[in-house]
Amino acid sequence: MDTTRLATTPGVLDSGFMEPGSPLCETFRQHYLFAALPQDDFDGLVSACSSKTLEKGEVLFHRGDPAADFYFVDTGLVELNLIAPSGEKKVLEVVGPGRTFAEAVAFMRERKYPVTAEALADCTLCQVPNNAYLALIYENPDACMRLLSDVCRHLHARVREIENLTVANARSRLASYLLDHVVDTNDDEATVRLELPRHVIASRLSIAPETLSRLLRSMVDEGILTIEDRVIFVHSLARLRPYD
Amino acid sequence: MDTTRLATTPGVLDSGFMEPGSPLCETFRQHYLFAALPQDDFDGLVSACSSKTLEKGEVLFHRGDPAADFYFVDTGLVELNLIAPSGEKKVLEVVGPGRTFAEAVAFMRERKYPVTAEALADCTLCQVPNNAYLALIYENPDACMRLLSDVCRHLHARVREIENLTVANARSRLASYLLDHVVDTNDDEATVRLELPRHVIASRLSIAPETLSRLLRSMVDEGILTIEDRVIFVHSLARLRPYD
DNA sequence: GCTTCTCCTTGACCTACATCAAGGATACAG
DNA sequence: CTGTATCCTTGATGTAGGTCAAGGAGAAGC
Repeated sequence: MDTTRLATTPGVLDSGFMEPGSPLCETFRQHYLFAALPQDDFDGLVSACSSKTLEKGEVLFHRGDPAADFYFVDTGLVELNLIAPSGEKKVLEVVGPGRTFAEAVAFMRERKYPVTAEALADCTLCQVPNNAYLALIYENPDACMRLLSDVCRHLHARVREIENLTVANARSRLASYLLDHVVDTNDDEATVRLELPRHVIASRLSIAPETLSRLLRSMVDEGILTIEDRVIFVHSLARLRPYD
Repeated sequence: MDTTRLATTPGVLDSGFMEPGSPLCETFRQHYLFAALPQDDFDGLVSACSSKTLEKGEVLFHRGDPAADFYFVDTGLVELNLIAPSGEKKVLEVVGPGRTFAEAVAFMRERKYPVTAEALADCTLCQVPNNAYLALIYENPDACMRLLSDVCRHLHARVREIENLTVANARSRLASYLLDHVVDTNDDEATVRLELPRHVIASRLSIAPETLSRLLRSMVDEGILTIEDRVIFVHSLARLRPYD
């Protein structure tokens, strides 16, 4: 499974996949949650980490599983979702390269993942043991503040999501989503790239895929945008925004 | 406004409302967020706090206001809500005596309240300056861990709320709410007290008041429960739970 | 006693969105 | 070239829950 281990330098155990100076180690180092750590502590943490690869469709952990680690995404996409007893699935968030997920779980009384994590594409992840990180945080007020700020950011994002679900309708949610994924803009026009399959976006927005399709269609009919596969050209941000 | 100030002992300035040994001071001391603080730090914090009273219907802060303080509820009820441009209101949470609110705001990059706080009844609050608390947290790993855990608890609650809104329907949400507010239970029966006006509960559940009324009615018709004003007798938890 | 609140219920109606079912379109395997 | 995936669109139809409008019941004020 862990073919990268073959590159391990002698004497370095689990962290062979993340040799000092490697690109992975650099992006890891610069992540918000680790940037405030002294070099020694960081090195210690790295040696406690291990690599993890996932194939598309593979589940990393299920909701309710005991949570001993959190993760940093090197490559690929990980979907965090909720699955109802009825089988319905709601995509909470999709996490891409350079970001971490499940870091907040370490601090809950019940150390269980509250969501399921599933690979949307082949992934390489860095697995960080909660306890190793927690020990550093305990000694490191600056890093601790950053973690607090990180968790609060998540919290705020969830509040905004609740707001979207309750006071906005499907069309507004789609408009917000499009505005959040603008890759290029000038004046009243913009280009949006949909990085995810439609059905994932639909679930993210809590609508049926059919509804997503119809909403996009109606926006095209109204001349607000044109669609070319996964790229959307917004012709009038002004007419898209009101729904936001 | 601040009549309690009259009781201030000479030499103690803002914290006169919370004299050492007073019941308020005791409950405050025992709160999750403060229990881990050394006595000196706690005393310092108390002297930085001030009291605040609100009349029913009064707004403490609006969403978007700059946030310099968080609050501890001594008496009364505070509603945290989101208000849409359209005027629609969604009640996120109702906070009662012995609990704090807005403590997570101190750690967001934009130090603005993400919600509006409104008194549902006459209230007495203790206002805690973010900076004073933050300084203590910085020196106090144990207290910091508690704050982290507190914020993560909030985060988890919001995730569960999103789940309720997306994978559950109105009836399930009501069932969960009732099960969460059981005051007394034996075997398959239970008593539930609705502490809030119906329209507040409806908003909390993201349904129209009319729908709440109809759902309760249909549960009565099905023999699952009987209603006497604000007290609900559940005759069959077994038949209520499936919706949960 | 009436008036006027507020709070809740009930009925009639409506609509946003889901569900069900049936095709395209594109890509890959054989 | 043909089968069979996956992914998306489109149409027909259904329904949960919202909206509008009209009371009823209790509390508070005059």
